[in-house]
Parts: sequence; C-alpha cells; structure tokens
Amino acid sequence: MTIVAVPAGWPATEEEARAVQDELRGRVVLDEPGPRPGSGHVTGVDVAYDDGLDLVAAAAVVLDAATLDVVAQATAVGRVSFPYVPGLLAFRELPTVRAALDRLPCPPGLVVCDGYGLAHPRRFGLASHLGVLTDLPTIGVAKNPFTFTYDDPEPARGGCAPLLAGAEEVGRALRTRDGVKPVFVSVGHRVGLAGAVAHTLALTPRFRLPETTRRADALCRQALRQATAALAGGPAQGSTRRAPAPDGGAGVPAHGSAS
DNA sequence: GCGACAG
DNA sequence: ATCTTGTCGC
Repeated sequence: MTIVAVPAGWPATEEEARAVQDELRGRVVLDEPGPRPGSGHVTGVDVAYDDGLDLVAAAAVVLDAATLDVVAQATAVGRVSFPYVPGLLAFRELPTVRAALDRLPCPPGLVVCDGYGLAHPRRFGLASHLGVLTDLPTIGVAKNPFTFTYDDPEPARGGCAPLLAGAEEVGRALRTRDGVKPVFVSVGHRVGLAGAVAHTLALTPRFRLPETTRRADALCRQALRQATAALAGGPAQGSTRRAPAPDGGAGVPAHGSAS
C-alpha cells in the first residue's frame, strides 16, 4: 500500500492556507448551470481519520445519476496534511481526495463533497477548492450549518430556506426527508445553486444524506480499517509483500452487481 | 475579550 | 471527525 505524500509547497500555517484561499477563490466559476440532474455520473468523496497513526483515508464512489447504482470506486491513504481548523478543512483532506479521484477508471462527472463550497468564511470551502484544482463541477452538502443562519424549512421533503451569512445567501438549508433535520447545500464550482439543490434531492430518495456521501463514507472507513491493520501487522518485517489482493480495496465492483 | 465553528 | 450500549422501528 502506498501512502499519498503531502504535496510540495502545501501550506504549513493557517496564514499561508488563508492566503492560498484568497488567491484561488477568484478562479471559481459560478455562471454555469452545471450537469443536468439524473444524467451522467455523480461522484461522492469523503475521508476518515486515524489521529493516532496520523492517517487519512479517502474514497471516491461514482454513481450512475439516473439509477444511483455504483459504477466505479477508488480509495487512497495519506498522511494528514493539516490540522483541523474551521474554515481550512480543504488543506486537511484534498491531497488524499485528489489521489482517490485520480485512481478512478472513468470521469467523475459532478463531485459531491461532504462540507461546504461557497458557504465559507472566505467563500472558498473545500468543494470550491476541489473544483478549482480539478476543474470538475462540484457541490457541497454539509450536515451542520457551520456559522450560518437559516429559518427552519417547511417540514416536507423539498422544503428549503436560504442559508445566510448576514444578508448574503451562501447556500440553502434543504429538507431531504419529511420531518428530518435539513442538510446544507452550497455551490462549489461550475454549478448553480438551483442545480445543486436538484442534484441533492435526486440523491436522497431514501435517506437524509446523499447516496454519494453514504457510499463514500462507508468506503473510506473500510479503507482506513484496512490501512491501520496493514500498518500494525504488515510492515513489521520491512516490506513484506503478499499475493496481489483481489482488488486492492478499490476499482469497479463485480460485474452484474446492479440489482 | 470570549465563545462558536464544515470534517 | 471519533469515542461508544442499548434501543426503537421498519
């Protein structure tokens, strides 16, 4: 198992990281409507951490946007590249997430991130950051309102209300299931807010969180378990090499896995 | 000045 | 994010 290296020149301090955000945010594209919901690919990305071993595992899971069937998936394991600081999440997750995306055998289409895009103190959350680095269309779907405010949406699925930074709408609080706490949707890159909301609803036929996020969450946790096990018992003799794993924990699921 | 704060 | 038992419900 290879461990993703932190890129050369990656910010080491909060000041440097904020400067990078201020420099890159001008490259965010906000005037494209984005992919049509229900067509092409939709890819979920997520990460899981092992603080003790300083590891982060990332997963990218590609779904068919029409059927929500898994089309492909990939994982990557890296060193944690930045401490957790609210507003600087991207610097902690992006190198490993990008590695997982690079390992996909097909184009990701729209990328759905676990967190924020424009809804960010400097309007450059991890979904926007990932979008600028890859030029892929991205959105952010977060579980918490962060520092933003909102009025409670109507209780039925589809109910939504502006997510506000003062008087500025930076996203939407969107009810994805009847009577459950809303999720917080914001634009990342090359997608409009209406499209981001429509995609989120298309991805939540059964649960509060998008299928993309749920699949990526399950896969990155599995990859982390595998990585911690390998680091604990595997390399005790240096570079013990075993027979190639059936799939290395990544790749396309078995043929005919569709229901 | 102090607290809150995506994951 | 992550630590964690039982518990309620489909």
